[in-house]
Amino acid sequence: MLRDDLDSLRAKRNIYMEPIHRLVKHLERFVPIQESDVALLQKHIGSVRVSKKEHLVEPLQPCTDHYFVVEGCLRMYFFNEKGDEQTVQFAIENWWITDHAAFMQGGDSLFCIQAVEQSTLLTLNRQVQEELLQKIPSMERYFRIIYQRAYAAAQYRMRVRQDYSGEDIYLSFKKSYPDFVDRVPQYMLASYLGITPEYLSAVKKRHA
Amino acid sequence: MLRDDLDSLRAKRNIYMEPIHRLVKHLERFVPIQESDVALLQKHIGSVRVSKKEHLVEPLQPCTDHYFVVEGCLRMYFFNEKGDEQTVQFAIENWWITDHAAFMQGGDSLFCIQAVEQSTLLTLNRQVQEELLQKIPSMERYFRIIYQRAYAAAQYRMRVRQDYSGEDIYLSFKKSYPDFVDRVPQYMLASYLGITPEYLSAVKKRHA
DNA sequence: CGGTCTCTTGACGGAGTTCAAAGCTAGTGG
DNA sequence: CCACTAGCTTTGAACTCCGTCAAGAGACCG
Repeated sequence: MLRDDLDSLRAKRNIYMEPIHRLVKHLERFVPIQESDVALLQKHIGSVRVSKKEHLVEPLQPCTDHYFVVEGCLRMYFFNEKGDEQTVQFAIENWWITDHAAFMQGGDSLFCIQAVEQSTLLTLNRQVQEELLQKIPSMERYFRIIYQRAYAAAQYRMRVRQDYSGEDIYLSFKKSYPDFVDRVPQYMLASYLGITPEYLSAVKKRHA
Repeated sequence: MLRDDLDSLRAKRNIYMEPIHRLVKHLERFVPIQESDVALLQKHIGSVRVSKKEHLVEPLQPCTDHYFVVEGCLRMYFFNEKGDEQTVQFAIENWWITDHAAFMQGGDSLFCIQAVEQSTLLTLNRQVQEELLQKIPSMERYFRIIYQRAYAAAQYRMRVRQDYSGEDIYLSFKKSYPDFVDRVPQYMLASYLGITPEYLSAVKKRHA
């Protein structure tokens, strides 16, 4: 009760909760967190503000960080053989994003990670993540759950991609995330759905 | 040295290593495993032999188990709107497979899981997995790593799907897994690659 | 306002699907 | 161990969804 009041008071005064506490709140949805853990997180995790279109990762450079979106929206994309951008993932509030292959193995990234909107992020570099995993058993459990869910979502997305036409994929995406379709530029959404902006335009018109 | 000799002796005599030890060997590639842990695994994990085409999971039934392939090959698939089978994943030796969404949430599965070949499996049901995760910290770490890798692979696969034509997807898959393309029926592989068996046939002919 | 992104429109083309029928192959029972 | 059959693969012709290209209309930002 008191806690809720405090939160709403903060919200009304437009005083942001410290970014790190947004993460802690999210962690607590999955695992128990000790006070001492919070201190450790606070000590090691960096917070950063990026403006729209700013890049966090460029291709052929190492991708050493794992990003947690406190506020805003990021996307991961690459340039296909024809030179067009292809979005493979979006990340909004409370999502993690990184090029996992590069992050794990320390090699160069094949992707770009870019802010779609002005965003507030937490950055967790590989050594720090490894250290936290070792020191805090709850973190190991937390990331196990996060990756399991991410993988389940990827399985589901793969299924939708195989099952439906471009038109149906858009409609089903819109049904699942009605607000999000207007939050990002059309050409990004189109490449995420696996169709061209032109065709998405035609589909939208058909279902206006 | 002694250990290796013993292994090769077993192999020569065609005495299979106990399935559970195949798992332990795999676990040890990622995390340290105690003798006491092995006993716990042995006590809780079941082993089962399935024949070709046998189903482990049917759609609209709960999917309570996580399967580890000791020997053989499984696949996960579903029936699309037209009634055709669509393969979403294969699992060969040392791979885990399950419908993660159903496994996690306890709901009904949207997929079938079926043996492509006669196979030896370990089965880990949800309660047991949860118990092992709680009791053995190494298991929490192990599955975190496994899921992270699986997710990275899914990201990569998604990228390939967006970037390349059906023809190129087949060629790149064949390059990555030259033996596997002939290990499964063509129609399964075709649906996994996202093309029709007829078109795969044409592609293969073109590159004969 | 001007310039640069972004979105729309329409004509055309091609990669891949659909359908049907004819070859193969492998598994099964006699 | 052969013969039969069901299931798998190949072939080819017609068709369609969606990509490509180019040009114009909005929309956003300095």
